[in-house]
Amino acid sequence: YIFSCHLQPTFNMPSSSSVTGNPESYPLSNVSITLENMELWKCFHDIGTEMIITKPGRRMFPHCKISIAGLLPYVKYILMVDMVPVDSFRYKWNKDKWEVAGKAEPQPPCRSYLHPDSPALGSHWMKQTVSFLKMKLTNNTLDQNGHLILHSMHRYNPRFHVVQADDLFAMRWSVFQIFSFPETTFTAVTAYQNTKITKLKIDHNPFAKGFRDDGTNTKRYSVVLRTPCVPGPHRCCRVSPGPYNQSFEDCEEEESPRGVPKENTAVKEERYSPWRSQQESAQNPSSVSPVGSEGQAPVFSNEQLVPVPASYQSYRSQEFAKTPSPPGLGSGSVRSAFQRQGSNAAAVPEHRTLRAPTTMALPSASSSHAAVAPPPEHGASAHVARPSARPHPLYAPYGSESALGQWSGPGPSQYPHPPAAAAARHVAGEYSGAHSYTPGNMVDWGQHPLFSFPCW
DNA sequence: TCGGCTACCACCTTTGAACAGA
DNA sequence: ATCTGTTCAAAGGTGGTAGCCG
Repeated sequence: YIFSCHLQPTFNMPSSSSVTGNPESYPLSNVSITLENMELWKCFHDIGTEMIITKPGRRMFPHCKISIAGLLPYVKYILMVDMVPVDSFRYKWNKDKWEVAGKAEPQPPCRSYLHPDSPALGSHWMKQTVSFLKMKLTNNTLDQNGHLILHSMHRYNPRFHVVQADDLFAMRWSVFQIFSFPETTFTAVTAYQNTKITKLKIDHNPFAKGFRDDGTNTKRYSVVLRTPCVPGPHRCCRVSPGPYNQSFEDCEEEESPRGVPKENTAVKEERYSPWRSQQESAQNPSSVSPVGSEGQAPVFSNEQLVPVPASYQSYRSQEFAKTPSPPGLGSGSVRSAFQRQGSNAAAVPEHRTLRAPTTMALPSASSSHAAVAPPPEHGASAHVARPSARPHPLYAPYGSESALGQWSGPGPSQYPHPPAAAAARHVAGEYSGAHSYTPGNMVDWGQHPLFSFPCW
């Protein structure tokens, strides 16, 4: 589950050294990220991961834990996570599957979770796994705690940002890369919809031990118990009381029954995926999907696909099509193993020279829940279509768009459209003049700060 | 009427301070 | 005086559920 980036300095931007004068500026190259608890994520992904969001903020489970390799030991990096809408739909849970319930709501204020260790040397990040355990999700658009704001009943995918920068300020013009894993896609909910997800959470989350059916819990558990786990070859669904680690091991053990290749198992599992029906619907002209009739073929067989999220699909399609399979992994595993969003990471031949302002106040970053405005490239998807056409995301100011528009592309791209049209729109408009950056223009910087720091 | 959201609950883990012993 | 290990209470993370709200 490792995907390595082999990159040139990524953006049409000045190198760090050219801006800061820091001699220790190197391109991010050969950086690889591993999702540590991939198997657990897969367990959830196969069913359709849901993440509870609450007003005070709720942690993710499974939580994002990665290990990084390929960093330069004595260069400082910043690690961030943000959440990208997977598509432009709102969903509802209908009996036993997710259905499209309409268009997505306008995106809430966009934030990124800054790892509390940031900035730190590459050696620090590489010496152990990097956990985003304390990252919290909320549905409170007025949240003052720096949590990531999401909409309930919408689907998101976490993205990991590796930024070479000595500090938050330098991050603005630093080289960085973005990684994401399809397995970490989830639906934000205020209450669990799929009882199978509830059961998985209870089985694997140590904080939910009290709800386990191991004879020790005194709580009502009838609803979950009445819903047997996915039958047949589905892995990782049996109750395995005990510590989280133990459960996780059990999970892995069950993943590949003796004599059954993992790949085959995965293929079978898909049958039970709640998103499977959506995928099939997407190919069916009578689909419930708003864009189902547009005939977008499913791109991947063992991933849970939403009903033809046009831009996202095309993005994934291209990404995986170009991604060589890591050795030793079956094709199915490979595809779902890793995903780097090429938009940011794609090579751009050269850096533009640019002089940075020497004085620019930054808010204090004392909070461990530091929330910063993410690179304005959310909306995900389409950016990948033509990565090389994009400027450095950090350099693309929000332009005249409202703050709430930071996650999405310009107006029309907010909602689904045929892939070709989507791609064309993004290529033609999203990163064109509307977002152009004016080097050295302090007024622009003031008007389009990289860090909105809504909560600091 | 219904689906989504919130507050509250009991149960559990985690964390860190206080303490004892080496 | 310092370090290490243990204990314990507080803090905080869970899902369940009833009731509210649009």
